[in-house]
Amino acid sequence: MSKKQALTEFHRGSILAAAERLFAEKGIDKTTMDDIARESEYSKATLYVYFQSKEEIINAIFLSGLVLLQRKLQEAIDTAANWYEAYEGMCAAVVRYYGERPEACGVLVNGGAGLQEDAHLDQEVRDILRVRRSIGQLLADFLRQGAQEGLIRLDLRAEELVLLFWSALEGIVRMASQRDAYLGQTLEVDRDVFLRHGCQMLLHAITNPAPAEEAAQPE
Amino acid sequence: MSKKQALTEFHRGSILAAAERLFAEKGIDKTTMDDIARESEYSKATLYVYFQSKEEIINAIFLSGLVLLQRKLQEAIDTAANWYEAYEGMCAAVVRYYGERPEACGVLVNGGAGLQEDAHLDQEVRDILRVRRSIGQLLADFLRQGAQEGLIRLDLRAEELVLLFWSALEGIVRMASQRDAYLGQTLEVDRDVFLRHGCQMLLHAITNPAPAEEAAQPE
Amino acid sequence: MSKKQALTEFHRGSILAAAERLFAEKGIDKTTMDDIARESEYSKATLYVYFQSKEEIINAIFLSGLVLLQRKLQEAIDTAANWYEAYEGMCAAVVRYYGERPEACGVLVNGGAGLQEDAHLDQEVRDILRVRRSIGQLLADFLRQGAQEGLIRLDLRAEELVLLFWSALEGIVRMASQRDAYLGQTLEVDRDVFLRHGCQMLLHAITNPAPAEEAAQPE
Amino acid sequence: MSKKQALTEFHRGSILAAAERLFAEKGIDKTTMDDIARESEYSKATLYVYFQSKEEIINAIFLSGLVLLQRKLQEAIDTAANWYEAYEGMCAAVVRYYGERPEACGVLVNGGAGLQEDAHLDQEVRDILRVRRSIGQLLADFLRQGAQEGLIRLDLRAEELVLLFWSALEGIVRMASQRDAYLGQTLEVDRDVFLRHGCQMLLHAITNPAPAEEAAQPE
DNA sequence: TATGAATGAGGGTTCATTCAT
DNA sequence: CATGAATGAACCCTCATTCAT
Repeated sequence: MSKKQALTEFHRGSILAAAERLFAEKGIDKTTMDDIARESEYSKATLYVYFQSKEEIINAIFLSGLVLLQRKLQEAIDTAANWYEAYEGMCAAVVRYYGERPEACGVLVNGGAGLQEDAHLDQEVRDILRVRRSIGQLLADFLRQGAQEGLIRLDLRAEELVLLFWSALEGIVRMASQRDAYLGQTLEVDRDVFLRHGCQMLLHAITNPAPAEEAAQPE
Repeated sequence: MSKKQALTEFHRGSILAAAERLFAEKGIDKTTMDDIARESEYSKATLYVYFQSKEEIINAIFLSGLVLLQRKLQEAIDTAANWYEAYEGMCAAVVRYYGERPEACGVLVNGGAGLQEDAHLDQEVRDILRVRRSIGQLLADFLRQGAQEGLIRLDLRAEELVLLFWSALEGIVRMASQRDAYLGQTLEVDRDVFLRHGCQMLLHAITNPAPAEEAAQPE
Repeated sequence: MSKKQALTEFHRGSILAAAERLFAEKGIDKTTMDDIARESEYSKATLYVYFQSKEEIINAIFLSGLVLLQRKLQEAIDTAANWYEAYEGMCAAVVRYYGERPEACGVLVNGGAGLQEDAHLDQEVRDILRVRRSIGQLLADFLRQGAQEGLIRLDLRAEELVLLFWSALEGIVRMASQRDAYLGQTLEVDRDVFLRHGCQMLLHAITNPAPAEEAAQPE
Repeated sequence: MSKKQALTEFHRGSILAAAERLFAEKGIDKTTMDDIARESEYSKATLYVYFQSKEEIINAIFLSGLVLLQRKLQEAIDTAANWYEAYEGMCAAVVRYYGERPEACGVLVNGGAGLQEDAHLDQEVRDILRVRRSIGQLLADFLRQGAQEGLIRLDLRAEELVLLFWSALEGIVRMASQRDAYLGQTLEVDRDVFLRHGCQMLLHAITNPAPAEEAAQPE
């Protein structure tokens, strides 16, 4: 019984992985169910055995990605020695996350493919929204913590700052994904370096310009 | 001859205006050529007299938008009394620009609908890239100017910082567009206020934390 | 302008004619849009230029058929010398009508493909229902006329009797259509003769068994 | 061996019962094999152990229904005190039969889903046809009996009259099923009353208008 | 025997694009 | 030049049926 569930989960996973690859490569809209079927090496009809619709596949990807991201963020916080280290870790998590899932850019921003249309959002969408809220909380708490330690200038409500910070970071990561070539050729900057610079820049955006402690800042 | 060209330009403009309205309203992908024909009050076939494809319409809109944005940015620089004022003006221009063209989000980032696919980019795409480069130059110069005045911390190459700054700003504006409802209801923050906060935050990200001059900062 | 309309009407007619042929041959459900496209010698996409959906094609056929039937019934009444002759003419009209449109069997019965589902019936469906009501009125008046002349035994409300009579007749015609072979081979009765017998039988079902006037009955 | 057969029969029965429920509820075409599997609590594949195809299920239902109907009709004849009572009983049986199996409407008319297409009808279809013939015989005999008693006007061959009568009745029952709402709301007639009226009307259609004996007619 | 799993073959519908006039 | 008309190519989704276990 558990074996069956495991198998089902395996197939769902294979399909999602294939879809994710294609979404990353060609974008969600331009990826067809036929594409996913071909890439996952199932028949198109089989896709519909494991998912009710393309929408469900999209949402499942968003959801699992979000859950993973949440875990990574929590881990970064838990394992870090201090606030700055945690900040670094979290940024790294986000960067890696979006690097692998460029199509997910915007989930935090628009809430799972603009689903607000339907008054009665289905369970999956509700889950997405819930996890997103949860991540927002996590980040807000993190910022408050930084503020308490006197590191962060919190002249706005933490929730608002989270949104600002997050969207800015997302913008940067998106740029890094989409203009990889430009970065390398024209700017002669490695993608990873570019992103590290971005995280540093955003750190400046929120840190208290406390002259003395500046030295403590990593790198 | 010149008259004919003018007429052609007029028709192209009408079509682009209609398309722009629709793109802003429903998004690019969900806007059909039928929609554009109806809105522009031309026949669908006529659209193909003035544009070779839907793609060309999209690119033309991106291009004209970019040109307009460039002008606005230049104006902001030219009319501002000092660097900070120029910064404010430029941010306002960007915000207004994206507010009216939510679909344009990403042009600066991905270069006209991800056209890198084709090895032989057509003229229009080349134009887009050129203007984009030009805007990048404008901003880089602006940052260098700020650095010379001692206002900006320029620990990266100006071109790279431009990219970082710009993508962050774009991310914020995008967020503001797409989660308007959330901002209002949950965060109780007006869109415009949110964006002003964003611009301020990004200003902190790049300014030199020069204690004495902080007072000179607007607002 | 009128020419254009005429042409449109022509194409719609061609498509409807093709659809009608196929519906009669294979039934509505088993007729695909591809079939209709092939039979009408238009491309499948062209079908959607002239009709919004398969449903609209079905309804258009029902509606035009019903309108035609109504006209034929009215003609039968208008041109008949007396009630019995009118009865004969009307039966003949119905028989011919269903003979050519076996798929229409049941329109009067179930109201255009069971459309009651949608609360907001569209114009076409409303038209169907209106014409159907109108035909019902026509028949009810006809029965009342027969009753006034002392020919018809009207021990029920005319409207109810209409429904009974009509559905019985429809049943008979349907049978005649579907078991053509059986009629000919086993029963050795021609379809037309069978139907004439049916109409006579139903006439007995509603006529007053007035002994004296029986002779006046046709045939 | 016999035990195994009994078991097989049991399973077939369960499946047929489930299918019948669904056919009555949603119609044959809109009932999927998945539906039947769910309702019968077998797996979909098991359905194919007991039936070769959906078609076979449909035919089995038609056949069993027809057999049942035959028995009911025979009972009505056997238990009735006189011809009129038998007529009443038979009508009631038919009405009840179709009321519970709206999907069966037409079996007698079109012979098991229009199977004449295949030159080599399979056993099941042959059975259906046989029972149908048998029922036809039953009814023809019944009519002849009525004629002998001087009640029925038999100016046609009994077999033809059976077909006429039967198809008319079927048409009425079908109407009653499909326009239940209309009957109640517009006509303010109960379904059962409507059907009783229908049976009476059809009785007039075939009875001899013998003035004196009219009083003997039930109700 | 019983079934979970898989699928081929369509179903209706959409849309960017072409072409004769 | 402007357009009405037509369409090929997809798109998402469904379902009766098969097959390995």
